[in-house]
Amino acid sequence: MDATLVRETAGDHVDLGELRDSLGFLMRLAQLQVFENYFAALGPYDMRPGEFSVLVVISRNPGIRQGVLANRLMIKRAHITKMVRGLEDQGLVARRIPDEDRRVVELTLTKKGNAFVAERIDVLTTFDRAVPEGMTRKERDQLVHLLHKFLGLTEASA
Amino acid sequence: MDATLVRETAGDHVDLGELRDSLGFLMRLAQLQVFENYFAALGPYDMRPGEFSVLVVISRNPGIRQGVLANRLMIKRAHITKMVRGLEDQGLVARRIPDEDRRVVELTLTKKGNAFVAERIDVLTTFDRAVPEGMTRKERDQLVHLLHKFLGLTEASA
DNA sequence: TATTGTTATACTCTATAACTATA
DNA sequence: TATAGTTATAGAGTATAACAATA
Repeated sequence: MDATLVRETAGDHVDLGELRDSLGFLMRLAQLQVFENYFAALGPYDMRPGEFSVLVVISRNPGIRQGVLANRLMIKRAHITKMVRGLEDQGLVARRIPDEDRRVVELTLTKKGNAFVAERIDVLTTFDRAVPEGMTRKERDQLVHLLHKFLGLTEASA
Repeated sequence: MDATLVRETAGDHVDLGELRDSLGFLMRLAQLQVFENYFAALGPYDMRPGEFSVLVVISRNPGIRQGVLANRLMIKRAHITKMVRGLEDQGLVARRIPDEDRRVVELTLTKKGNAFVAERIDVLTTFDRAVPEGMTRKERDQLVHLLHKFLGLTEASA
């Protein structure tokens, strides 16, 4: 228990005060934490979280409208346009303007896009199912459950 | 149940697939949600979440070293420098370089900084204690508890 | 040599508003 | 008139690396 050890454990007690009970503050920290882990584990796979989530949702909802996608992912319209254009440039996503309503854009994955997601989805789910250090599996599942409630997501079908 | 209503409820069912169980994804959405609420409620009070959290932690830990503060808030050193300089320019924070170790910077709130925090802390805690729509108070507290665990925060004294 | 903070640079993300085309 | 998407612009946030001062 020498000075070096004390320093390395970064054992400086910091009183967070009112922030300890702030959902917003805690979620911000938690997200930074989980993203740090994410990049450490998945960085080499060339999947940025935002873009990859777009690809996953399109793969699960072929033909989804760009605006619906943006709403669900809480991405602004101006931003989703740039993301989708970028993914289109990479040959991962196809845009289609239907005759019924020529204002909207319907999105699907290309063959290449499907392959891209298929190659990486297992790595992601393995990462996501890992139980965070210091938590039990039950607590981890409970956390997911409460986040669903917080977000107003209906529970999964069985 | 006409077309207008359906559209307004944005009831487009989107299958989130593997993302439903992704802590990272859920936390990202949750944080966007809570920040949206935050700005809606506290925007007029001139408190950006990042800067205000810095002020609160300094107020609770007078003389805290800049690096310790950055670690606890998961802010990069280069970034905390800019933030603290900005807060100093606003007259809210004072920097002090102690003789014992002239590499470090110790932070305190100025009189103005203390007043700034004191004027706003009640609005923040009121906001933070609100129970999110669709959740019970117990669930909200449980969520906070699980986030503490996830972040490795020791439980509050009593 | 290692640590703390600073500076400079660039890149990502996001916000806003004006614009188009379609309905 | 309202909606979906686009474009342009600016700003905030963040990452990186090189640097100076101090230990």
